[in-house]
Amino acid sequence: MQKRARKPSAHDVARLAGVSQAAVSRAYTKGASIAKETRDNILRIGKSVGYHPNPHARSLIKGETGIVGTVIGNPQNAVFMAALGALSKGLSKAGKHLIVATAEGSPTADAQVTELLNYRVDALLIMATRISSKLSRQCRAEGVPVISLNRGLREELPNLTSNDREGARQIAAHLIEQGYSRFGVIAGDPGSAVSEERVSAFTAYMEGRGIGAPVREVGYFRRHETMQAMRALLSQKVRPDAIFCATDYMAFAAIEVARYEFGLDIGPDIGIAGFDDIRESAWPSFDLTTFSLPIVPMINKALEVLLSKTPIHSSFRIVVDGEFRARGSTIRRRNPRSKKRASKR
Amino acid sequence: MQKRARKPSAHDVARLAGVSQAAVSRAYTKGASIAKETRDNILRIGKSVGYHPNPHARSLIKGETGIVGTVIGNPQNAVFMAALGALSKGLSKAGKHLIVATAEGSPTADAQVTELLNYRVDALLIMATRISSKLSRQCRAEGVPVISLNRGLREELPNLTSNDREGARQIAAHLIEQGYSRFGVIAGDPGSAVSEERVSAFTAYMEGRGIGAPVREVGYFRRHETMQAMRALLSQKVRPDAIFCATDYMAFAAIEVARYEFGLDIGPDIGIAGFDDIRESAWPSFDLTTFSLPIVPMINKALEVLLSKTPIHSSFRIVVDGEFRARGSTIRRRNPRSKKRASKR
DNA sequence: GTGAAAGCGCTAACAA
DNA sequence: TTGTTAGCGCTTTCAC
Repeated sequence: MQKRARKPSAHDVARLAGVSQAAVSRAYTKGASIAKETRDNILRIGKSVGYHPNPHARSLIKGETGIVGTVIGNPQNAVFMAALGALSKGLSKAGKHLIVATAEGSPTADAQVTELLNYRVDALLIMATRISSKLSRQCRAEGVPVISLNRGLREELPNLTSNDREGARQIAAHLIEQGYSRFGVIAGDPGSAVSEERVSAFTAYMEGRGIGAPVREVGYFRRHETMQAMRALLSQKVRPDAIFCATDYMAFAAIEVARYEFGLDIGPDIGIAGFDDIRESAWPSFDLTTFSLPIVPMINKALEVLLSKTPIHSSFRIVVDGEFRARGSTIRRRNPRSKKRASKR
Repeated sequence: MQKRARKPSAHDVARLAGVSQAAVSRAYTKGASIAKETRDNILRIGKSVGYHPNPHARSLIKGETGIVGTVIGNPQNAVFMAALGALSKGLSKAGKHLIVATAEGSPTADAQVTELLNYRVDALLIMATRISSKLSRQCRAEGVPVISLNRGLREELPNLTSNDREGARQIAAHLIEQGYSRFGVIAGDPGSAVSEERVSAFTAYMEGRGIGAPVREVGYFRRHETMQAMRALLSQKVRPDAIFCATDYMAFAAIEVARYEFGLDIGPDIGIAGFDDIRESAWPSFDLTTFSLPIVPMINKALEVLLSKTPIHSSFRIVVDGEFRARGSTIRRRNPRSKKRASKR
């Protein structure tokens, strides 16, 4: 059985090319002081034997590994799959690599971040979860830039967010304008900054307009719990006629409960809005009014900052704007094209 | 502005502990020959200064990096998000790291695999895309185990598949049993092994039962194209009454075209089945009959093999069984609970 | 422009 | 059990 054939080293190439090993290093170092023909010759020979500099040896000297670590709280979250694509593409374009860790289940990403720090990543991106401020301080001490996505503007950590509060307000305004009058909200996890920003901005807007605070239920970002919450809302003596859900994924659950369990016509009978604008939201099954989370621009912005190697102060804040998307799930007049209900009842 | 504070090295710890640097190395090496109290003392001091062995230095010597690379063809594919979670969890449990690359757009993962090989990954897992057999040979020559997921049983590459052909047959049998009689299929990408296995097994089964080959359209795994394909199928003079789609994701598109554009009642009017059993398939909006792709067991099996460091022969084959899931989308009798259509027309 | 030599942080013989 | 020594494969002075 064939053992792993050692990859050729710079030494091997040097011998073949009749130069010193240092020359080989220079040949592969952009901007190094080396004669063009020496370099060309070395590169030619290197290529012929399949030589590539060992990045780990290089990282020992340079003190940087070319690896960016990311930890994703919930890999099932559709938003972060789009994020992952953008991340991996952006990094490979920059000649960097992406190490992915998931923190499903655990409340913080501390274990994963510690692990990545020990692995000497050059930078960290935290998505859909949080890290302790102690760990955040450690990162800064070690000179490893960290950015958290959407941790809320109040936290004392470098933060890249979308304008969720504004989005929630636009959704609220739209619902009022459509003539809905009795509002409910289904929050995500009460401990989640994302959920709280969205829900509190929605609530505040309603209160600011002299409308009482919407009835609040909690869905914990989970489907089952959201369905329970929706059932509770729809079973009240005075039933809400418009529901705002902290995420699109939750809104789908709400829509299905309303439609299939309560026989309601989404839009005319009850308005339902979400947040994120994931792929499925535009599908006719949901046709969901929502506010787009600009995840790809956010990732690109994050990469730009992380790769610039400028130290990131804890007061670092960037806001990327999403966009309001009005769709059928909050349109009051009956849609003439709808074939869902032939009779009025 | 604070520069990156150099992480403490084994040397630093050695000096503080009054031992040789090699002793520090031994203290952190499981099973090394070292006195318990020496080790304890070193570990205590190491911990106090935040020492962790540099894995890149270690990898230089050991010749292995502890990194497993994966390349995902289509990061939007819900199946592979579940896969990613399982992968990352399994690897971190084994003390390994996961580098993720995406090959969206390009037909093969060759560029990404080359990149990962240069990065000295210990093993490779290829999902939802393919690599050239030349590159596969190179991996074997370099002693890097590679497993491709679902590349079809015919290919001469190490391969871990689900029993898709059997699944397609079970779906076909079920449709016949339900009384459907005019069949259509919507294939994924004609160049995709996954799609071809599923579709050809379905077709073969129908032909074997004396029913003609189903009408075939192609949806390229994409929503828009699948909708077009479905429109074409439903616009035929003799309309099919049951459609098999290569994936659940495509089946959703088919369902929505049938329901919202043609006003059909899914199940009674037209049977629609998919393949994969992703999360959304169980939702009432789709309630899709399908065959589960056992992606998590597949990942675990793949990890088991990849981490065992046994050379993987090109004839390597493992099949993990999925399960048939009958749901409402292929149930002929009208569902009494359905509130979708009050009138018959 | 090029080679010799030192050293990045670690592990693995080899002595002691 | 421990320290000493020699590298792993590379980059980076420092001479020439």
